Amino acid sequence: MDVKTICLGVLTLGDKTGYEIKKHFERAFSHFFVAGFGSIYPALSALTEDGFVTHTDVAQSKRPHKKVYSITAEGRALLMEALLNTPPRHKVRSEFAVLLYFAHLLPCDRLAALIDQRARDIEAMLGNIDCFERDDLPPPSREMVAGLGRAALQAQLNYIREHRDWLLREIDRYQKRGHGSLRRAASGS
Amino acid sequence: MDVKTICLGVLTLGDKTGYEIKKHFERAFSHFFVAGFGSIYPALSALTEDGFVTHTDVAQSKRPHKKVYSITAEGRALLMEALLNTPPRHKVRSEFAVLLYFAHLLPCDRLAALIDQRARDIEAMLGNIDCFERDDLPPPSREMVAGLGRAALQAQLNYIREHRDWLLREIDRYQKRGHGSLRRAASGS
DNA sequence: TGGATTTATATCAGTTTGAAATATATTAGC
DNA sequence: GCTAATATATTTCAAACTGATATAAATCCA
Repeated sequence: MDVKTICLGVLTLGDKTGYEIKKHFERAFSHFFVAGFGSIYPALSALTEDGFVTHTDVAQSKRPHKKVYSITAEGRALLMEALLNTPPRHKVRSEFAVLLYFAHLLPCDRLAALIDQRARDIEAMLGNIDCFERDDLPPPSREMVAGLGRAALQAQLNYIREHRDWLLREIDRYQKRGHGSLRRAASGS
Repeated sequence: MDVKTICLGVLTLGDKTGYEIKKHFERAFSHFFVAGFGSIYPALSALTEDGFVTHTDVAQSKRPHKKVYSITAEGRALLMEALLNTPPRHKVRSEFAVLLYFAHLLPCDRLAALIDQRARDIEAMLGNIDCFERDDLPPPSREMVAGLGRAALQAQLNYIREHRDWLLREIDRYQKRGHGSLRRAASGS
């Protein structure tokens, strides 16, 4: 599934500009799917070219001009086909986890800073998940996606809080036993 | 952080072929970072070209030839720089969550199949997380990464199990009230 | 007044994806 | 003993995505 499909999906909820689609992404499922302008705008251009969406240019007096996109019948058909055939994949790319994995190579204060930063990021996401003022659809699926996100994030936050000090202590001990850390790295092989 | 950095990190744990690096990824943190051959092999080529790793060609009698990579002192320095400067980001791209978000457009049996598939996938990952037979490093960081993964996955699995039937019932009701579903989509606007 | 944020779109080099192609060896089941 | 599947091992590449930068005006806040 690419960004095109998701743009089509969001447009079934009402006509929107590329900017509004991005905002919708952020509000509704930034914790599950990220897409930037760099993928949304080209996706909308391609969809327009193939007749899956149309747009009207709106020149606003007191704002930059904008293009309001609508999904077409062909677009709906394409969306349905994608929704019926996309396998339910789920991919994580966590540079935080990688840093944690190599924690024994890091100074303890850096490690602590990383963990605390990650905790703050999770807290921020938890605070942002779908306080949704129903646009026009209030389907239960929204609640499920929000709940699933909350569950995953809360579990990570709890785990981090419960193991932070333990990890720092253990890493410190590990490094003092002579393993890893910058010392060894700086000394060549 | 790119795949190059992570290859360097894995090579601090011992010399490895590209294939072995991929295996290590899968065992140690497939739930947190995915990288395919298509990114690992080019990364190793680029690292070789810049002197951050070296490799010896090993022609095996009963196997395809292989290249065993080692990290150099310059590579270690580059890794340290990256570990010290990479922000602890964490990104999810869940096509499952997107499908769930548009659940009201799907037939109920498709929705049930998606949920059940996702539950099986999570179970499989939980079964695979780092049953690590310590290569040579047994640092506590490994345990932390594994535990964090387990916590996140288990929370999602529980949530899915607890809400599966509720969602299917609610979506069915929602569609019968005349909203969404294929009917509406097929009828044009 | 003036800096930060919001609305709005475009662009693009660099990176990653994901699948296919290539080859051989081993294991498992029949 | 045969055959299919799996494991070892690398390469390639078009299509997609990332993340940063550029542009420009309006509004919010101090």
